[in-house]
Amino acid sequence: MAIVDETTYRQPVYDLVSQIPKGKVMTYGSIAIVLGDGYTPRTVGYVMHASPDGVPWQRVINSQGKCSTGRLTMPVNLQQEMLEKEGVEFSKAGKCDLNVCQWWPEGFANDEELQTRLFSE
DNA sequence: AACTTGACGAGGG
DNA sequence: CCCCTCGCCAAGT
Repeated sequence: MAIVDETTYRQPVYDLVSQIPKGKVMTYGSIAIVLGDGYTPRTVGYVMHASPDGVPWQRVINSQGKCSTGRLTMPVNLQQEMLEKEGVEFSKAGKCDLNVCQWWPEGFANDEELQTRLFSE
């Protein structure tokens, strides 16, 4: 039988991140928007730092289009390098164009009006 | 149970 | 472009 433990909160995050296609990325804030209800960029980040194997954590970056993982166990360059291998282009400043590489699940769009609507519901 | 921390985000200087 | 402040909420101490 399935062991439903305290990972209930984190599972939806890993599930969503696992759906991000190769060569695309999402921001912590976007994930919080999609999951809604109790999720914030802060907590999404907290969940991601403990992501298990199999989750493409490198496809999650901050809203500035930069990698923020340098603070813990790995050099920040590694994440960017992994994304570049997948086809994501970064500027010299280490930023990628979110208008090009950001991905949204079905039912969502990379559209300001939709995001505004989500917030106001 | 209270306090602190943190793969964040927006706004201001 | 860099730095700081505040809001956010789960987890760790």
